[in-house]
Amino acid sequence: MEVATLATKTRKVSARQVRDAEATKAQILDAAEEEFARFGLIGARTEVIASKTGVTKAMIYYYFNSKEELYQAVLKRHAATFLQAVEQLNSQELSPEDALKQIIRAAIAHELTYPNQGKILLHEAMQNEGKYFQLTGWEMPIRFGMSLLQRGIDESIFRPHNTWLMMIHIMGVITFYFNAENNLQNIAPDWEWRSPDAIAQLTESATSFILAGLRN
Amino acid sequence: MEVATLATKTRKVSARQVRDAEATKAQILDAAEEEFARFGLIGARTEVIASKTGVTKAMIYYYFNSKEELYQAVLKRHAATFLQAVEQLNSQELSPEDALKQIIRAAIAHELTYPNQGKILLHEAMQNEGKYFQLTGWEMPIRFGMSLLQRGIDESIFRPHNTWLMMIHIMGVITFYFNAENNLQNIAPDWEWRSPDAIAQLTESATSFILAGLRN
DNA sequence: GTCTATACTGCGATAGAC
DNA sequence: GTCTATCGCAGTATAGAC
Repeated sequence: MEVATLATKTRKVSARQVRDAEATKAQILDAAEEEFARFGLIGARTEVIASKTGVTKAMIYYYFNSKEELYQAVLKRHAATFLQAVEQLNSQELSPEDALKQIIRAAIAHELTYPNQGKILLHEAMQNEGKYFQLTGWEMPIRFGMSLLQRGIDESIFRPHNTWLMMIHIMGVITFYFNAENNLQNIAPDWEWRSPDAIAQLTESATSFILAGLRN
Repeated sequence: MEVATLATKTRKVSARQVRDAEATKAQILDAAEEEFARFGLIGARTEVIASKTGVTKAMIYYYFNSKEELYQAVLKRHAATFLQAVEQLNSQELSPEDALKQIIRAAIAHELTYPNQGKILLHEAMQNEGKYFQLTGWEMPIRFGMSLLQRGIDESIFRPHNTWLMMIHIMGVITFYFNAENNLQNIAPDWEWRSPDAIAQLTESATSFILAGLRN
């Protein structure tokens, strides 16, 4: 079939949207990410994902075979991005303190760029028992953070501590703000959670709190 | 009807379990708490709640009218307990540092006694947009914590900071350990999350981290 | 590659017997 | 107060036309 004929045919079928396959796949993943972030694997509805996307439910099954495989694809999606950001810092030979500051900044930036990933991860823990956690690519950055803490202890910059628990504390400080937002806005209705000013204050507050908690 | 006759009848109807109404209600609430903690309002299944309870689905509607009202009842259930624990501390005229130490201990104890409440709260934030947050009774303890931080600042025991953000940091430190457990056990399979030893280490680690992060 | 139509199951909620 | 039976809709997934 000639190209011209195909293009004509594409236009003719008005009700049927013919599109780039990769674009459709990405759209489904975008919508799925939002839906899984809110409801988790079990609570999410394929119908809602489809209607947000603009294509039909059948497309989800055409590209991803099942709701569960779609979920896995979403978990894998940005697996490498945060690790890359962290690894770039590693190559800069920063002091443990400065490296940690940069990691906190990068983690908050990551939450803002991918506001769904953290919530999906929590749903994965709470409702899916962490079954697919490994797909998310978070193990390496966490290990990296622990080794950074250890280096700080060895250099007597950080006081001695259990790096495993400390890493959990630090992750809690950074993520709770974003995950509990909808509850806490009931208490502080005027706080603008995502405004640049609020984020700047959060970054400053979290950084000074964490570093003060670590220093020798 | 005489008591004896009633008792006999109770035993005779073998397939039909005749029980104390309050006990049945409490059983439903127990099962519902677990189910909502795992799946949230939308993901939870009344069928599962019923089968865990040992009574039938119809009982849920008899006592609670709807899934949503059952959910609200669960949210309200232990609303006052943590506040009471905190208020007891208030009456002891402790220093801000000691009071905070005791609150951290109380919060961790609360997580262990009611392991579902924290997760329900997070689901409430993430999937229900905090619609029923007020029912949980957490506003007062949070406000109390903030005033304690302010007192510490005024007495120059704590360094100056935004008490709202600091309170969020502290809650993050305490809750993340429990909420992310199922993900993190993939990284540290040998860590025994709920063992007395692990909880003791968590308490010590969180306390020293938080206080070091606050001190002037 | 995308759509419509539909099979089939799960689930919230109710009616009515005991 | 508890059960059985069932209604009606919502949800996952598939078949088949285009």
